[in-house]
Amino acid sequence: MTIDAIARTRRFHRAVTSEVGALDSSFLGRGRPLGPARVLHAIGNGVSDVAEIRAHLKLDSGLMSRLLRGLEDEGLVTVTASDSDARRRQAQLTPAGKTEFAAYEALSDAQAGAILSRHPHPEALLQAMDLVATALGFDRTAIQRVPPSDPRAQHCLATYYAELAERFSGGFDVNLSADPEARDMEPPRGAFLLAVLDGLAIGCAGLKGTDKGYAEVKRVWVAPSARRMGLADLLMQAIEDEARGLGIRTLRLDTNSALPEAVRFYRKSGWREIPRFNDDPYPDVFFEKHL
Amino acid sequence: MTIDAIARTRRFHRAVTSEVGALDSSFLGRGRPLGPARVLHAIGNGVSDVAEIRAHLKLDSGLMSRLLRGLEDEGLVTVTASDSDARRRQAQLTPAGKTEFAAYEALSDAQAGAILSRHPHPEALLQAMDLVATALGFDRTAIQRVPPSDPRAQHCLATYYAELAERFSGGFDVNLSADPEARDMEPPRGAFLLAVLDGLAIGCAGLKGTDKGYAEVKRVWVAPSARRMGLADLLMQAIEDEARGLGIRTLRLDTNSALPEAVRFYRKSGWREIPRFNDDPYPDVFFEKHL
DNA sequence: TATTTTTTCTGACTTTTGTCAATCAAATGA
DNA sequence: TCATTTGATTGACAAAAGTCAGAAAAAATA
Repeated sequence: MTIDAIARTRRFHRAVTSEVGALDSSFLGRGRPLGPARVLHAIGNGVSDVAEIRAHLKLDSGLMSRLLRGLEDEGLVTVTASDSDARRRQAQLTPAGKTEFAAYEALSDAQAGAILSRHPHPEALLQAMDLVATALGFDRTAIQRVPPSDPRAQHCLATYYAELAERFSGGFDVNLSADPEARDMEPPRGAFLLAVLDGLAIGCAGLKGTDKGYAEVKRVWVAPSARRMGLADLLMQAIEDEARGLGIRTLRLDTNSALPEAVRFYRKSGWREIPRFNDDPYPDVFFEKHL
Repeated sequence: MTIDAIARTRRFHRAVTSEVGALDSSFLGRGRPLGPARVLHAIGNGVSDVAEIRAHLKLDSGLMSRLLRGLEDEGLVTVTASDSDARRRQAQLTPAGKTEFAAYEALSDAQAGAILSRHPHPEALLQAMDLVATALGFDRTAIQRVPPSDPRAQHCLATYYAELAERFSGGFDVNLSADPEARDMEPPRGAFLLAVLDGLAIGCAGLKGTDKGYAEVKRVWVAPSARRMGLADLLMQAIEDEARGLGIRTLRLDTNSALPEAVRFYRKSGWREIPRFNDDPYPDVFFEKHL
């Protein structure tokens, strides 16, 4: 690693450290130390299991217990025994707790808004922040099966289509393409997979069942901030696992030579180029893979 | 500000917060609380004036005094009275302090290296980190006069030339251009200005004195991470101030239509297009401004 | 059923960080 | 020169955060 790269990384670190400190001080403004505020924040975000909060915030069990009781005394949370295991305890916000949580959320939102609004070109800043956030947390990426109607899936697809429209010289209209019926991408005929990192979908891939003796891989997309990280490999691996689970033995896909990185990716991932197998107007490169 | 933009910013914030926490924990591994470690770090970075450290770390004077004495007792720093004002005190590292400081530096470097090395495309990550760091700290940008031989100035110029070589269809060779003698860009004939943020030069501009009744503005460059922030305005304002200070009444500059954003910038900054005034092979657009 | 393990709670600490007022020495300004 | 201001130190606290061992209750296991 070059000296310059390290220095730039550390400069970045200094910059965000002072930003983090600024948010912490604004939290202090609500008259509560950071400890209880962090616990309240975790509960508000849906982490109700006390042991889970403890693991997440790396707190000693004694300290956790006291912080929780403090919040109970303030009337912000109630703690009840878990149904399945009466030793474990579940914390939830009272109405007053929800109000207080909302106030912290407003502070966070205000800070985020302030960062963005003092930048003359927020979209560039957002893209840079996405890239950094994805790089730092990439190991936590989870691949999950969702219905194609999931709003996050729809968001991925919309972004994907917009990108195709930009890269194809004649634009792209999804209605001219063979738009798969949603149920072809759901079990038992197929599947739709989402790569999710910290609540944000950073990639997707669809497996579309057909009656022609093969299934099609469709809508493979990776967010710009997550490219070159090997996410496409993860997604395709998961798609192949799904296909095997559904008893599918042959996969086909089509793509376009205007997307050379995609063509290159399939070539080196064990796909074999085959002749055109549909009359879709957009693709001009066709692949097949036997599982 | 859209909901989505706020959510992305907060996701970024969460990602870097855990990274910051990881570095703090690694600092704790040296058996010293964060307070003294931060003071040691500040002194090691050349902030020797105690009042300055105090302001920088936002510490109470009593706490600061105790932290310093703790470091003195450990034999890591010595504190002496300032020459100019015997009330103020200067802290410096002992040899043992330098060793300890180096250990902290190694931890920081290791963490920075780890972030970079687990990314398959570090340069993209670095550029994103630069953009974020510049956006967060832009207000702290300082414009300072340096000799053109300053290594930071040389670094800016090298990057500038590389960029020109990429954008000019026939490439760019600075030796074919009228390479100004260094002394033409130093007082009393001219000046060379650097925009510096957190130790990194993010832009430059040169004022080159001539004997022809005008001075030339040369080498106006803004780092990609700082573009669209209005830095060129700041630099040009500073250049004009320098020129006025040197008794210069007329400024000229040349640029190239392959740099449309530069041409646009000068047009809207009160520069008037004039006919070619030199035989430099690269420029094809010429401007003049009276102060 | 008896024993062990897990989860939380409590009491009794310590360490770290932050605050405030009093004091002292040096510098500043009238 | 003498009062005032400034920068650092000190004592006396207080709040916040972290640690640890024991106890109680529930669950898991033998």
